[in-house]
Amino acid sequence: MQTKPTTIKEIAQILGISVSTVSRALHDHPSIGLTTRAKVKKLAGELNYEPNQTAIFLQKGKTLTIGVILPELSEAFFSSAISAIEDTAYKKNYTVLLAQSHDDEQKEKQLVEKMKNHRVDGLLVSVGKNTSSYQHFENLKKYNIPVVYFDRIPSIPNIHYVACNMEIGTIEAVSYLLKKGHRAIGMINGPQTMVATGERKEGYIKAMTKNRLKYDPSLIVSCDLTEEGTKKALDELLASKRKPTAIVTFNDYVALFAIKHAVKLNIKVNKDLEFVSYANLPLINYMENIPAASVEQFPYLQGQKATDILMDLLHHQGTGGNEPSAFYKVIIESQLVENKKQD
Amino acid sequence: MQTKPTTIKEIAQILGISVSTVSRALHDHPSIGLTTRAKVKKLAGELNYEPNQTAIFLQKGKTLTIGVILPELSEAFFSSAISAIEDTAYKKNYTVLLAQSHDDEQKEKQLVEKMKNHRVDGLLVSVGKNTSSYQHFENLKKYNIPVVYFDRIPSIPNIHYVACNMEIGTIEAVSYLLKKGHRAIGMINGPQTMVATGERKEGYIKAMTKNRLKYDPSLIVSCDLTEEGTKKALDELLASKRKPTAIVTFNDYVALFAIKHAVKLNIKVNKDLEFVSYANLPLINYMENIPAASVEQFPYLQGQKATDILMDLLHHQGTGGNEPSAFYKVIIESQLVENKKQD
DNA sequence: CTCCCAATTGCAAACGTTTGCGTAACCTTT
DNA sequence: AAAGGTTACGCAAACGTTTGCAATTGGGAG
Repeated sequence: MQTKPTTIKEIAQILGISVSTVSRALHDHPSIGLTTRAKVKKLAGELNYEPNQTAIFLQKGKTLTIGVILPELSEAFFSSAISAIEDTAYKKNYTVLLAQSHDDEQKEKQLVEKMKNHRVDGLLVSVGKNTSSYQHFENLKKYNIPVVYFDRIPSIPNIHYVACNMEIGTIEAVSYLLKKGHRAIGMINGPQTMVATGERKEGYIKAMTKNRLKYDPSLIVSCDLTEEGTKKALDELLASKRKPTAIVTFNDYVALFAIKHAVKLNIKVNKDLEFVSYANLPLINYMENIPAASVEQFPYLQGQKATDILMDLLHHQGTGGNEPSAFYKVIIESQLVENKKQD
Repeated sequence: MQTKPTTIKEIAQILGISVSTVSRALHDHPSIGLTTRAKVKKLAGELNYEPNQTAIFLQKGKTLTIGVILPELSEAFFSSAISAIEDTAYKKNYTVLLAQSHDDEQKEKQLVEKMKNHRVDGLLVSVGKNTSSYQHFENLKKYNIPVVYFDRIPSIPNIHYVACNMEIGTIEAVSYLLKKGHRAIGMINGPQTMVATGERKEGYIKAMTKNRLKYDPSLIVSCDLTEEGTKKALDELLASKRKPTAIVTFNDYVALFAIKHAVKLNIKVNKDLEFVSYANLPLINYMENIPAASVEQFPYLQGQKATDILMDLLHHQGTGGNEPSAFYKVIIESQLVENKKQD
């Protein structure tokens, strides 16, 4: 006993009026008499009428749907971001079409096509780390589908984005350690290829020079973000002439690897060797030995802002000029957050 | 210079043929001559024609979209599951419409409405923990929208679901500890209201009786899953006459809280007091003191199975009888996984 | 040369809405 | 009482596609 959904047409027929009247009545169009309006609404309620969105989509050319493409759903950072995106979109009555690229450029391209075919009104993207060309995204401009990038943004001009600048956070992190009396501060940085690696290094150097301390290049080591690489990096740092008493790590994963290794080396974490990291993980709360502080990158906030921007774009487009006068470029300054003491 | 997407109609006009011919040509309909077929395809390629899905949706009454409603996107378990769902759906050319209920029954209801209006072909649901009525889901049957529940399933008959049975896993967990020589095994269980709490308790008791050991009720304590509650629970256990040498905890969060507390009490974790837990967290790898073993609940697998079932339902419906002859009831047995030694 | 069938193609309805425009009926004003 | 203005509603096109059926053509067979 499948119930076929009620249509506006059926209501019209039963009431002996035209579909247009029904449609207008349901939308409280002023040109419809109160009596008919009431009748229509009553019957619609009784028949449990629900407008068929797909028909409306077709008619209006809008789907009230935004697409989201990101590298990996199961990563904590992105799952936070997507949570924010969904929340924010929901408030504006938009729905989220979700897809993950698994950092595969080819799949990313296909997903863009799929999103386009689904006629999403706009797109939120965090690009895969292997993506080298952004043409597939740029193409969407022709179809008037706005794209807002977040977190992992392409290095091309004329795009909307929200991202987190690691430099300030790093300066804060280093300053925090300096204030605590550390002078030999090491850094386990990421691979040279990543933008964020550069930002962190810049921050480190700026913090040092600002405090009239000289920057010792041997205190910054790269690593490939794996556990093995982290171990090596830590060993390297501990073996340097100026053995660091504190270390800034590229992210929480690296920090935890390093801490794990340090514990094994019988180093008293956060006493003999203090750690500061970047907050990728929400689970720091559950652990015994954690970095003393973390640079927060606000995944939820990033997702939220990005969605807000997209909403803005969607509601103010078509107002005359094709080219938006300006591009949103929101930089969220990362911020040092002291982790809860575990006394 | 917005490019309006090419339509089938335009192609027809340019070629001086009818839209139906174009449509059929693009679908390789046998009744279209090869020459016209080739011409159409060529032009379609040049004009970069992409079918308008919303139109197709309307026409076919199918959207190739499945809705997913779950409590909290940012939770590790669910972000794993959604990752699986997206992967699986993608392979079948389906797209995922995502929404989170935040464990709010009211919002959950609204989301169901929204999904219905978006005309999703099917729905994947993990119900909110406060949800008491499942009528909003049941209503979908009338609209021929199949629902597959996973992980958090409602206790009503005639539904499709895939869930994880905690009993077996618990038996394994307790047996594992017994095999290691423990005799006084404590359990920090969840609140009485949850189904999973019962399953765990059952498992515990079965494991004990199977090994001809008597079950000491004072060794099972409930807790509200908060850090404070966990501390109390642990204190209670440690104060009991038969002080446990091993503890099974309700989930990883609880385990980590307990471990944190134990460390503070100068208890040598996994030596004086061994822990076994349920794997909600992927981050166990990064930590120093972790449960010796965890009962894996396979979020990815659950998501995958659930999606497979839904796909099956979608492709075999409308084949005659309305009522499916049977309901999918997939139980994934939880399984004890020994955590990597950290030597 | 006529008839029939197969191979192609076109017509038009349908999916469920929205909306510009036209048109009755009614009411007011002079 | 006629003109003008509201008020309330209907008609029909449009969104882009699919698809049952009709229509056209061609060729071969009788």
